[in-house]
Amino acid sequence: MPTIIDIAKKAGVSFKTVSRVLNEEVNVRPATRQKVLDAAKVLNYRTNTAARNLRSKRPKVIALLINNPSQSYTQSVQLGALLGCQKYGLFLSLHTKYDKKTIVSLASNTETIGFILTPPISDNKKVLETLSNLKKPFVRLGTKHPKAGGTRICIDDRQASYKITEHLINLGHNQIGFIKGHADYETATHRLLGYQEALEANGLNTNNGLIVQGDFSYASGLVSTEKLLDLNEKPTAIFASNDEMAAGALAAAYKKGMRVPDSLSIVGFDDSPIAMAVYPRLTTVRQSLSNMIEKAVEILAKPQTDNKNKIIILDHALVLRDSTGPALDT
Amino acid sequence: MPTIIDIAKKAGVSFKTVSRVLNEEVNVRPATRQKVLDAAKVLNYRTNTAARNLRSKRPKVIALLINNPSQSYTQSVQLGALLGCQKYGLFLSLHTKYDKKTIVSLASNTETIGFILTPPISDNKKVLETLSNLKKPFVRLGTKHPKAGGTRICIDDRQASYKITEHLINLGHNQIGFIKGHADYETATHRLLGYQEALEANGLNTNNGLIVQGDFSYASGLVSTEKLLDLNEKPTAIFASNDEMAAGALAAAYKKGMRVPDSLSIVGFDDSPIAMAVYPRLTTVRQSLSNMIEKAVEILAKPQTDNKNKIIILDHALVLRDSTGPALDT
DNA sequence: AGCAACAATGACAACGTTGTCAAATACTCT
DNA sequence: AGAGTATTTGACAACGTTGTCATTGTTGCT
Repeated sequence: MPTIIDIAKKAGVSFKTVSRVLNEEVNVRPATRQKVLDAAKVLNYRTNTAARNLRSKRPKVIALLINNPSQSYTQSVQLGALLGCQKYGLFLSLHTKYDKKTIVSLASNTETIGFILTPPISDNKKVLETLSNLKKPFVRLGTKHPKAGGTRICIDDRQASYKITEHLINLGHNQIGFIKGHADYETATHRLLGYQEALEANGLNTNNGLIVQGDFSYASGLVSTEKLLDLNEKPTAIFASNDEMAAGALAAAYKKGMRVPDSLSIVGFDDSPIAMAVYPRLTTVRQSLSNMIEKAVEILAKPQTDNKNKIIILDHALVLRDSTGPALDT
Repeated sequence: MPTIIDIAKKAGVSFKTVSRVLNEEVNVRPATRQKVLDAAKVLNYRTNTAARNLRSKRPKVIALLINNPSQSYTQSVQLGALLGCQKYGLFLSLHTKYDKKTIVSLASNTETIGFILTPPISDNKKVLETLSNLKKPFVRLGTKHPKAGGTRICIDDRQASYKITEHLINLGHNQIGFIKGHADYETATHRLLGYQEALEANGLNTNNGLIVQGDFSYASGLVSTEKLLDLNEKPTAIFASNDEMAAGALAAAYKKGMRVPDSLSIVGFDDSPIAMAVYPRLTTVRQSLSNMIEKAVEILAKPQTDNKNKIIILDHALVLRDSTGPALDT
């Protein structure tokens, strides 16, 4: 493994200068910087995090605030966070309580780099207020709203929602039910908007009585779908705002003796592990929660990149599986 | 944060001796060891993994072999592994391929400490053979079979299975269906045995035609349950060998218009995230996969504790939720 | 008691990086 | 051009631990 000393020799500078370049410190001449960067690239240098952590006085702990009823969500997030921490040699401190006292004590700990907020905490007024007064940076996940600042990371929920709705329309569905997510989540709103826009763009009625309120839980997906299937003009497809509700929708369909996707198409959102555990496997939108969190960790790990009040929009992808099919001719 | 130098001062020895004690090296007088240990305890010492990793020439990578169709299983395992690695300052190398070439190349890497094998790889003859010839230690999860050696970590599947079956019997069920797991998994066998023993112990017929073959997937849980519910003497309760199949069973019950737990009780196994995502939430057996893996990491991280060919049986717990209820009087 | 052999302990360097401070160089202004 | 200041670079210590090797202490034997 090459060290900064090896790079220094190759670049013809002192190893301290190499350190400066790699840490993106100011006051390095561009030409020098380039020489060092080139040498590092050639030698395929990778920072020795052990040495860095030993010597550096920088804080090393990332506080993750998470309070989501879905265990699988929590797991994915934690996994991504740990992956990121491993990469940068940091430590993770997981918190499900987010009262003022907890947050203040975390922020006043000199070891704490900053916070990562997951939905619905990302939009929690009180938490944002508290954090704004403290001096630590924070990253908010799954929200676009500028509000109290902090870097935001999300996907384009609206566009994703538009695309998956369009997929259903292209299959011939024109009665598409929609199960809303919990109102505390900003994503819930954007997903609804994308759905409505897709309907409008295709000349379908958005005021169709096919929109029902869920709360992101399996149970709410189940009862919401029952409501939808009891309508006179019942939908031939259902768009649930997340995979858990889609799984609930699946159960409701079975209960009525309907086959999926033969007599009812169902789509979810998130591509959580549930989407693959269920039969038939769900057509859904993939958003890599892990990537989102890894990015969040990266932002906190490299504070020099000034991401304050910035918004980062990550990719998503339509995942076509077995829960959607062509609409029946009626 | 206290260092080994602080401990050394307090214990009246050199800091090198402290290092020796903490690393459980030989040739330290018991009295000296005790003095050091006491001082460490008083000062609440915690190893600085950065310093250790920097100086130490020991390998730091743990190879995790996993090939499980269930994404939620994979996630739990990976999470536990990362938690363990964070604790001991190690790195995780995750592999889903386990051909001879991969294993040999991992084992010949001097950075590799050893392997963790998850079911069904834990009982894969070829892999075990390959590993036995290499010099690296390995830990096998979810199996009791001594076979080619290596430390085994598991829970008492048989006893857990016995207990949850008994729970159903105590609720008045005497027609209890059983959905077997995939035959490659050793746990599948033990869970069946526990079920059968509980029936026998309570004077119920084990040769009842209520045992069907599943493969741990949601789909297999669904079709297996359909088979069971089509029998003349249909069961009033179903024991699925894991939570995913139990979720499938739930769907099958809905399909027939049966209410759970009113007209059918269902239990699963594992307490995976799915158990809480589903409605009604599953009565199941909790085995902490994360703990299991953390333990495995610990064993590899501290090679001095001689766990070779040992078997470690971890706790489990019955989790009573909403998918089980009293049997109907008939 | 005296000596060898071995067990137990200690002194000190080294790991690869960042922090501190001093030195060298470049830039600005008269 | 020369002084004064700002920018850029370098020398060297330090972080807390483990590795190497030397030193001291203990035991068993004649």
